[in-house]
Amino acid sequence: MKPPSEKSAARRKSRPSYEPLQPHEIELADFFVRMAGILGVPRSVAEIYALLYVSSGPVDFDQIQGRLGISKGSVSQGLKFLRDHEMILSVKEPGSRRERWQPTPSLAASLVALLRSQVLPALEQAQPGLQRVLADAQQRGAQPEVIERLSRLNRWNSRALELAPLLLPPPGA
Amino acid sequence: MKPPSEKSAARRKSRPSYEPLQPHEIELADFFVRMAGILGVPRSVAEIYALLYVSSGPVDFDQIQGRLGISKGSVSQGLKFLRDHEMILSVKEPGSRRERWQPTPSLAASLVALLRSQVLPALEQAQPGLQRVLADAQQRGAQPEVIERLSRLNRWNSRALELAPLLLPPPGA
DNA sequence: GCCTAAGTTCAAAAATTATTGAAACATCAG
DNA sequence: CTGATGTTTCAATAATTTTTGAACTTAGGC
Repeated sequence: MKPPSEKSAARRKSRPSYEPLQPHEIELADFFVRMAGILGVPRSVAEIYALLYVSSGPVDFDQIQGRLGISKGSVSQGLKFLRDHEMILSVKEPGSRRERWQPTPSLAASLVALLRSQVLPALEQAQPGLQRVLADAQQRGAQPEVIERLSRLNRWNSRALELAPLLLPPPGA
Repeated sequence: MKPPSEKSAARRKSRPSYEPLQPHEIELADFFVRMAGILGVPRSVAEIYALLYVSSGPVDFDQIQGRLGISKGSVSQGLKFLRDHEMILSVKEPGSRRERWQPTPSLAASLVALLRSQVLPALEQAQPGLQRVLADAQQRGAQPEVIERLSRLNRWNSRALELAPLLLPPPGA
C-alpha cells in the first residue's frame, strides 16, 4: 500500500519503481490469459508472455516482476515454463549477468510446440494400453459397436503419432 | 466398506450393487482423463464419458454413479456438461422416466465441438480489444516489430473467426 | 578467489476448482 | 391428482493448483 519513502527509494542503488500495466497492455494480457486458460497454463505465465509480446525490446527479470506485481518465484517459474516450451528467447548483454527476454519469433510455432508437449506424451503412453483394451474387448466378444469404437480410437492414436513428427520436429532436429 | 446386508439389499426394490470398473475400463478411463485434463475438463466428466464409451448399451444414471463410485451431484453435472457439448445422447425407453446415455457417434465431432465452445467465445470477445490494442500501438508510434506482432495477432483472430463456422456448423444449423 | 547481484527452489499459504450430499424440484405411472 | 422416482441445485467441503517469500545456489565482475 504505502510505498517506501521517495527519498530512500531514490537514494539507494536506485531500486526503480515499475509502472503497472497500461490499459492496452492489460487488454492483451487478458486475451493471452484466457487462451492460456484453455490449455491449463497459469495466469502468471500468460501475463509474462503478454508483457514480452507488447514490449518493444527485451525485458528483464526485475521489470517483469515490477510491472506485473508478482513474486520472484512466480517470475522464475514462469520464465522456466516459457523457456522449456521454447516460447521465449534470452538476450544477454555483455558486462552483465542479467538476462533479458523476448518472445520467440513465431507465436504459431510456440503454440504448436506447447500442444505437442502436452498431447504427445499422453498419446505415446496410451498406445499399448489402448491396444490392450481393444484386444481385451475382442477376446471377450464385446458388442461390434464397442469393438468398432475402440478400433477407431486405436487408429486415431496411431495416425496422430505418425503425423506428430511432421507437425514440428522434436526439440533436437 | 461394509455393504448393506445381502438380504435387505436383495429384498427391497432390488437396489443393485454395481461393479467397480474393470482393469480394461480403468485403462481407457485413464486415457480419457488425461486427454480431458489438457483441456481442463474435470476427471469425473472424463470418467463418465469413458464408461459410456466402453459400454455396450446405453447406461443409466444409477449405473454411472454406482460403477464410478461418485456422487449424484457429480453425475448430474457431468452429464450436463457432456450434454451441453453434444458429446452424449439419451435414449428413453417407454414406461420409464429413466434416461439412458450413450456417446454421440463421432468422438471427433465431439472434440471439435468442445474446442469450439471454449475457443470461439474467447476469440469473439477478444476481437474488438485486439483491434484497439493495435490501433493504440500505431497511434503511440510503437516499434515496428510490436506493430507487426499485433497485426499478425489480429489477422489470425479474424481468420480463425471466419474459418470457425466451416469447421462445424453452430448448434442450430 | 571473494563477494554480491541474479536467479532458483520449495515448503507453506492463498486461490481456485471439483466433489459431495442434502434439500428442492419435476415428472409421470398409477 | 398424488406419491414416489429420477434429477438438479447449490452451499459446504475437499482436493488441487498457483503463488509467495525466504533460504539457498550460482555465476561472473572486481
